[in-house]
Amino acid sequence: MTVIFSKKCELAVQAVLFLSIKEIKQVWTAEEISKEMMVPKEFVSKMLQILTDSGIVGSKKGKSGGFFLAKSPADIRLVDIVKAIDGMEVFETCVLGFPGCSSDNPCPVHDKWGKLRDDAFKMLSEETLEEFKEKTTKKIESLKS
Amino acid sequence: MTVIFSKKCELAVQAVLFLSIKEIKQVWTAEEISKEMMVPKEFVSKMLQILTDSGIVGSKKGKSGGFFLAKSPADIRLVDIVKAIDGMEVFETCVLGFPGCSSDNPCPVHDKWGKLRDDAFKMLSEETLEEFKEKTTKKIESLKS
DNA sequence: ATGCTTATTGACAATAATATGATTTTTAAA
DNA sequence: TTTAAAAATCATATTATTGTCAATAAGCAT
Repeated sequence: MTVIFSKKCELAVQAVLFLSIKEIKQVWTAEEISKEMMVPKEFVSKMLQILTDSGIVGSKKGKSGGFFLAKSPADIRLVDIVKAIDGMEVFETCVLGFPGCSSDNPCPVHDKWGKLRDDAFKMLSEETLEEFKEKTTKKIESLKS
Repeated sequence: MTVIFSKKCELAVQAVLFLSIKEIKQVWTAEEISKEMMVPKEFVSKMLQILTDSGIVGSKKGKSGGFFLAKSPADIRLVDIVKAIDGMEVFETCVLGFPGCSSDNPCPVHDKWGKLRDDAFKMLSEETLEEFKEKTTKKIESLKS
């Protein structure tokens, strides 16, 4: 089961976090990223291509090409990645799956879930990747062992 | 994309909420429930069978048979249904998909997500279906129009 | 007892999500 | 200018989820 975000989104977040702790504009190939994140190369490049289209990541074709962050980590928030890969649906749909859930016609947990959803949105949009750098470095370091 | 819970779980919750606002021990066939919830009959009976195994719902075969709540609504919490259908994984896994996420080896949002996850768990376990009755009735009424 | 109605069970089809592979295009370096 | 490396694109395979069907077993009413 997916935990809120799709596997695609999870991988995209991981790959961007990887890029965020490297020198800006330095390029990394899909293969290098795939090795460090331990996911298939093709999956990495597919996700990074989507993020390239949405301007978060940049790419350079040909020899000595690769992917790099198109913006400073201080200008990227996790929610940008979620938006690009999964869209905002997760923040809009009824958690119990009822049709037409709204404050006029709420499901039994509508109000409480609304608050949680807002908190989740905040979590993903308040901090930038810059502020995550230290934690990100530690986490990605730990993947190697 | 699944919004936290699987479709199976969503439907199971809806079906149990349906039963919770009816007279206790009164039986409803899978077909009746499926019509009111606007989902396929077979899907309803499959989910209710799982819930029968876990003791939340009771069933009666044969003519004038059907499904009914096996306990009082005051003894059922949404989390019981989630547990029976999807399991508790959603409350245990890293939201960003990192392996081995823990307080010793946290992902960048581990602490914040942990709090949110606890709140979600509380939301599903603090109140019983008894306390939802009024809201449930309104919501299910609204599905007919 | 008989037949109808219902849950139960297991198989299976359809769809969506995930993962992989092959080909093409672009680019830089030799 | 040739070659190799890399993204980009298109196609395919695999897996998981969701939804449907058919056969069976059980129980009620007549």
